[in-house]
Amino acid sequence: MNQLLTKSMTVSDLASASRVNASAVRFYDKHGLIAGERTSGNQRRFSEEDACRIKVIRVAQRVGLSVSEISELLIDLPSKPSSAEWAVVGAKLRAAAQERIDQLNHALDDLTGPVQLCDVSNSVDSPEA
Amino acid sequence: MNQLLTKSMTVSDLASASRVNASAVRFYDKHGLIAGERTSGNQRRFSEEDACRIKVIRVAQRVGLSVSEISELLIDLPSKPSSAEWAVVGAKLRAAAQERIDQLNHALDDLTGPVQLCDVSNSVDSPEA
DNA sequence: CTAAAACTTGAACAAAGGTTGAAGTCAAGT
DNA sequence: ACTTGACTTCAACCTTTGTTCAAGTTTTAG
Repeated sequence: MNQLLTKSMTVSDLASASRVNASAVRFYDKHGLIAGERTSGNQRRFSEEDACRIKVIRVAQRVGLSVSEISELLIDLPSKPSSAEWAVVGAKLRAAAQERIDQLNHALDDLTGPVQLCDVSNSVDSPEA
Repeated sequence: MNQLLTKSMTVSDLASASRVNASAVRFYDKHGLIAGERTSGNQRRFSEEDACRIKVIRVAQRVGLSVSEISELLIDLPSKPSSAEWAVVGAKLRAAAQERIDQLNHALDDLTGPVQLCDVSNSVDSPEA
């Protein structure tokens, strides 16, 4: 069996591999964003899949998604996802990012566009009458 | 004198004009993001300029800037800014937005690009030996 | 002038996304 | 088997960006 696919990493293994704090790993686990298993002694164990999920989580956060939105993004992702299944997640993230970008550009256009919404200076009534 | 340029709006005037809560206006004032004056009785008074500042603040927040970053964005803006001075702020905001967008696209490319960083499935060692 | 409405400050609370610490349990080396 | 380091949960705390509330002051309309 592929060692990378077995749930053999501890919380701190995954944390250092993903360069996040162990407490963040527990936080993501508590919110169901990663797919850890438990040993008979109740300790968490993770695989590379969970490292990938954390990569997705970090990007999704930069896109501006909340934990519950990321949860919805990942809810359809099964254990041991195929390439195609990861690609679906990637596409959804790209779409979400593009939506944010479009909103942002729209807001910027409102601010600095043809109408000059923020220009209030010396033009509304005649200067010094 | 142009009525729009005098500091004659109260906190709630500005709040309703900007469609934010009065507490948000006080918050922005406390952090120096808007340029209110005080009456002899210590009450705040604002002009249209402050409504413009609040527009900038809201867009900047969507770009992802924190209050202290927005503070730096606005620190060079004088009282009664000219068109050109507003345009500088607009340009800085656009640049900040573009930077975020570029970072985001870079992160997305890392995630879903040619290398398929999140594809770990069935390909690292031979399937079932 | 007075009463009501709106203003002032400060402190407490909220939600998100964690971090830190305490007390106790598990796992790994010898 | 025992020790030590890493793990567990839970609760308290942190930062950001506000909101809400209480007690007291200012403004404004009559």
